[in-house]
Amino acid sequence: MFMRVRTRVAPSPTGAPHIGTAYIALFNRAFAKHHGGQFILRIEDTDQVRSTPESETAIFEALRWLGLDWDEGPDIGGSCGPYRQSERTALYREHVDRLVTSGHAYRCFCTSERLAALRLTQEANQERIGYDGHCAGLDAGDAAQRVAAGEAHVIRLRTPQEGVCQIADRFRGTIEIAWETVDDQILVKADGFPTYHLANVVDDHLMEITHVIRGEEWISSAPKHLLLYEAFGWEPPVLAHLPLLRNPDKSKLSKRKNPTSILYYRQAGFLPKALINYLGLMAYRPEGDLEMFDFDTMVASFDLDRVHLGGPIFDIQKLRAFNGHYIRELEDVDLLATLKGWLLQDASLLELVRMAQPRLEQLADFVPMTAYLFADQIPLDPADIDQAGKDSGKAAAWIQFVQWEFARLGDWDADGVRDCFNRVAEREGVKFKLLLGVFFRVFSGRAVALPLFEALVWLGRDMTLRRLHYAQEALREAGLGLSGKALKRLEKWYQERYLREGGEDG
RNA sequence: GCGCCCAUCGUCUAUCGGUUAGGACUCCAGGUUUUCAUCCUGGCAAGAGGGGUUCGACUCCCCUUGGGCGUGCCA
Repeated sequence: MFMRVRTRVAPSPTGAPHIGTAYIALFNRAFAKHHGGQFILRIEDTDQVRSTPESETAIFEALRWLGLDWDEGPDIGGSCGPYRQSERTALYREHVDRLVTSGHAYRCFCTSERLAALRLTQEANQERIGYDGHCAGLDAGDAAQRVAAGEAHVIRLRTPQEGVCQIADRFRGTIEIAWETVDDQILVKADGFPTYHLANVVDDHLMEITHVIRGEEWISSAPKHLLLYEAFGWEPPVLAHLPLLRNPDKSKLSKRKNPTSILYYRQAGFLPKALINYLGLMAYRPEGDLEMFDFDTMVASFDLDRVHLGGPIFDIQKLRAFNGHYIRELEDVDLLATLKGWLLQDASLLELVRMAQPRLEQLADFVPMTAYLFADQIPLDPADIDQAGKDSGKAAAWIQFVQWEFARLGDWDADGVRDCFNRVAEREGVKFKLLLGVFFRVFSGRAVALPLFEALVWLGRDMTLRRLHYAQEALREAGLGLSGKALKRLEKWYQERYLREGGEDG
């Protein structure tokens, strides 16, 4: 019988939409489309603490911008909905109950303190880190009673003590992992929400996903997933683990070392076509060793056998070259339209006009006055930035604090931005004006510019964070930056001074 | 530490036992262009090391080395 191909991408809505999500989505969509199947978007918001609706919206926006549209998803529905895991909790509850009844899972009452202590001794004795099965042998009746009494607990997967799990990886063939190295994974957290492992398996089955193409970071938890399929009596999908995108230093792509937000790439003026083309070159080469291609071309000959397993380094330099190629390929009128759709649209220009108007003496002042807001990287004078902080080294530290503050700021608006600066000024005991002096230079390259908070709101969080990063880089290159040691110290300081005494600032 | 994955120019990759190991980005040189950019031409640059298997290994196997990921009530 012909099986309809269904793939999915399942990002969690925490933070900015990640370039790695686009990479995984691209391969899943290309594979599904090649086989005339469906590509599904599922939001994995089972982490109640970190998931935000803003982030979810940003994911929609980012993937749509790239043209990676989905056939079924939270915003457009579909026959296997809902597509947001937080709306499927009853489903998970129901399924995990079956597991507890059948003995494939058990309730665990261990406190996080006990778990922490356990880990400590395991580390000290150089033993394998993992749950010791303390609650695995609990009598089911007793456990039910404790639950009824309201005792906090989680539900764990009961993994085999011996034997070997064979994972059929589409790219690597059979991978063998000994069961003794697989932990009794938590399936349901104390808050009643499922963990990724449970929700993922239940959803992939219920949504009739046939091929799970995901990052290779998941290989080691594949045994747990396979065990779940078996426990439910379901046939597992085909598993295909793509190599991870890397930083230039070969580590897993991270925002500390690279811009990872898709929205950054949009604002920095990359074209979706270029980004898709470049991403399609990561770990992959289409038929005929083709280098420049669009999504449809990729789909036409898409073949998982052409995936290369070495972890590709995401090289912005090459992306830029590709982007330049696509810009040149545009008709002039189309480029103009693209430019207008980018940041030269009335709505965004109007905001700049409002900021500039009180400061304008000639119309000719407008473009020079606002130019720095359209750039990605602007020329910076690290010595000037450092001096603006009065004591050398202060500027770099303040920038770091502001980076952390911005990263955890909720709504990106002028008040929120101001509060961040206020907090830093207060905690560091520095005059607000002096502190801002540093940041005018960081963002505009000058001591005087448009009103800072409004300008940053206009710039957007991703670009703002990027600018902060550029400033740190410039300072470091000039020998005025933070050493690794200093950074560690600041981190501790930040945790103590900023995170622990929340709420006392207005 | 333990488990797993990976390994061709600096980077992305082609090669599916026999090639002068090819292309792209970067860099360098030359040409076109009032400058610059574009564009064109050329150049630098690679099979981690050691064992096997084979008439023959970048290609298959093993070991070593290197890198990565995992080891969360995160995904």
